[in-house]
Amino acid sequence: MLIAQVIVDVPTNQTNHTFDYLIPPPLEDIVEKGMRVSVPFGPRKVMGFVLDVVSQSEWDKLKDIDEVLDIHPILTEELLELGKWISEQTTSFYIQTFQAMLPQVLKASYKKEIEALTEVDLSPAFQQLFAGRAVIDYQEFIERNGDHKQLLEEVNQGHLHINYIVKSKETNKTKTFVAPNKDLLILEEAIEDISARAKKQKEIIEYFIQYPEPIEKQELFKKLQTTSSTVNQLIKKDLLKTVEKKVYRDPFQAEHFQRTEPLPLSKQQQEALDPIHQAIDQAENEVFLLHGVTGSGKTEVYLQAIAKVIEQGQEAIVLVPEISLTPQMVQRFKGRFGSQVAVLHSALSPGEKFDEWTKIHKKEVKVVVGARSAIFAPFENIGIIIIDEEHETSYKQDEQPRYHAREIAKWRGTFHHCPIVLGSATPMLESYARAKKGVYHLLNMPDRMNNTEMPPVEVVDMRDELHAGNRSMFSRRLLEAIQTRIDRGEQVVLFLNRRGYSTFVMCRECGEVMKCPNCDIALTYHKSSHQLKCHYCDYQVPMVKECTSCGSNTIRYFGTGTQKVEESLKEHIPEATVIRMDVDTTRRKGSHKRLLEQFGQGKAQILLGTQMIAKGLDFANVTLVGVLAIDTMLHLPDFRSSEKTFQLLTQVSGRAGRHKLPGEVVIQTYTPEHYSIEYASQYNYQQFFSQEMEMRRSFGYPPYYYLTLITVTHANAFKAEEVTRTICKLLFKHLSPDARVLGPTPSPMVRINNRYRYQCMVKYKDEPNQRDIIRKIQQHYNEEVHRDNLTIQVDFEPYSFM
DNA sequence: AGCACGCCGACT
DNA sequence: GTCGGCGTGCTC
Repeated sequence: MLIAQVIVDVPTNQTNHTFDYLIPPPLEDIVEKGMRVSVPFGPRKVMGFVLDVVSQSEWDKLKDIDEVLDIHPILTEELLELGKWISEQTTSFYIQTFQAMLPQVLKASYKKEIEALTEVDLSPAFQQLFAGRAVIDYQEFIERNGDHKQLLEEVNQGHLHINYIVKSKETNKTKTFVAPNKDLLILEEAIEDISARAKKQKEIIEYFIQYPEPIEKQELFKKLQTTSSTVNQLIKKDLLKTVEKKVYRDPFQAEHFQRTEPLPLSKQQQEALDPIHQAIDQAENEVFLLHGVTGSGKTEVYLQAIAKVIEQGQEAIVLVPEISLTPQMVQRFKGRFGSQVAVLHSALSPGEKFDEWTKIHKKEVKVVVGARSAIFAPFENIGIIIIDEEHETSYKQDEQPRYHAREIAKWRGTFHHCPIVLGSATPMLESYARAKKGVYHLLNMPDRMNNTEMPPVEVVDMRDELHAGNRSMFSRRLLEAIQTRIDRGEQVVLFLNRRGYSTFVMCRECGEVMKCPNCDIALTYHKSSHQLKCHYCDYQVPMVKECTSCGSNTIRYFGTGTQKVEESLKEHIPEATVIRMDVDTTRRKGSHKRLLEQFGQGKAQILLGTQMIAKGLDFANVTLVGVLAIDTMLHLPDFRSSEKTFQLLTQVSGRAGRHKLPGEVVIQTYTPEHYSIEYASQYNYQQFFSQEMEMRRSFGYPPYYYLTLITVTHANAFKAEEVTRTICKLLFKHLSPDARVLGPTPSPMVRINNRYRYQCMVKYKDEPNQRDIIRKIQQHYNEEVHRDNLTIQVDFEPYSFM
């Protein structure tokens, strides 16, 4: 008898191991590693992943697998191995990791129903509830206030039975096709019988005699200028039939991708591509860091590397930050490789994601372009993995399992013996340091295509503006520059990293700042809805007219949000049309794309936006980029804030003057002397790198030290702090003396959603036992986590410190 | 996570 | 004496 080792869909410490199940004879040839099954677990049924099939078990009373949920394994053996590794690296539950590798719709959904085994013996109450039906939803029983005790009694007496149903949520989209239901000869005869008045019916039959293949219903209607009533007549006569056929939801259906051919490479592109091609040829597991300035033509290098991989019959994964998975980017890959490309990103509906994933699973595509989770594409013969904008923090997942796509890429690269390419204009310090040490193979592309220069950057000191009596958010220099572009019919991109109208609202009388009652954070004013919103929880209230503290009506807005800038622009330059892009205006599906298209067609002169416009945009007519207030970013409580500022400024500057027209960049700041602003304005990555490395060394941050961040949350502040203190002590005691344990410290956001947050930070060089110690600490608090709603988050190599 | 089992207080 | 409250522990 064969035995399946199964990880069940119960994310707890006590169930974080495999459970053994017998494979009943009818399923013997079906069950395979990597499949999802439904298994009895205690009194109920749950979904589980088969990790292995073995012939022996240490347990004696094994239950049978209930049902198989997949025809083919949905996780390859490689992904099963990888999943185990990630779970151990991130101290996550196995089940969480496997779920993270798959599209949402492959998660199980659970249902309970009550079945009546008898009609006559049932108590009157239940007879009434069932009302003649054999089965009712458990949910219905609850909603009608069913008596739980009576239910159990009936179950014990054998009158009722509770069914636990495990289902996969995926659905296949089908379309209705119409096809002939009879031999063509019979159809020809049938035409004679059709009434002479039924001209359309005859036409349809004649069509099918000529083209007997099934045709989609809607298409048939269009082709023959008819409707379902006519077709239905023929179906009634048994001459035609309908067939349901599975179709892929195609998110790019309406788009035509202009086929592109490989472009001739510049010298520096060729020099970057050669070693990559060589690594592909020789199946070398090498990590390349492609350091290319914005506009240096990195994408063309990727495309030609992929072309070679496809030529060799292998597959390619391309990761792109979520935010820059723009239509322009998709266009380039689809244009070169056509239907061999699957695209995975968050703007797709769950069904569309599943369909794109299915194409990969069925090996119908050779290339996947996607955000973070596309790193788990179930390919089996990977020839290259490319991570574009490798410094982007969105490659780190901010929930369990807290993996970094770069590390997963390296693991898979080792498995498949294939090269990894990390591309960026502003590599992460850690990556560049590795490249300098020779751990990564550094490839440089210092020049822009067509020898265009990076646009000159002017840094405007906003303190001077204030002294000169300019209290607006635009410096005189920037306004003048915008005006010039508008007059010349050119376009402007304005960047601001704050959405909403104002960052906070304060009473001038007493200084009270309107705060979220759950989060200890200032509320943001949204003018369009006239609401105060918390960006950390869902709290929102109508804008207050009087101070909640002193009752005065001297409420003032401080700071600047995108909405406010938009309004102010209209005052200063009324003739300009503005397109605003932030989370609020791009929430609806497709709006992101639509707004960019409008801007591309010149329907507006100014594009104003947050982070999302910093990357990947390429509009020939944009000759001015303005950065309104970079200081908020510079002063975030994050040791990477300088690096992030430098990266962002470089990124944004790259949006200007990419083509024939020369560009210009204006950065407004209150701290023009800061090195990240100074070096960004000079496009001097090397100098920034050295100075930032010096800072990291002296403060003991990556890449000199590794970090682990433990965040404890609890409804009670004292409790949260006390647990954190104990954890710090335990870590200090068990880690090596070289490790530095900092804390307990209140998190930069002490309270979110009425829960207090305290942190412990570990800085270390080498702590092989660290994960074991942390696992033990987690187990120690297991009960309290369970009982007392305590949470302990562990983040290895964190990217966010909030 | 669910669900059963079991041990204590307030009731017909 | 019983009903039902929730704390505790298990699920192959």
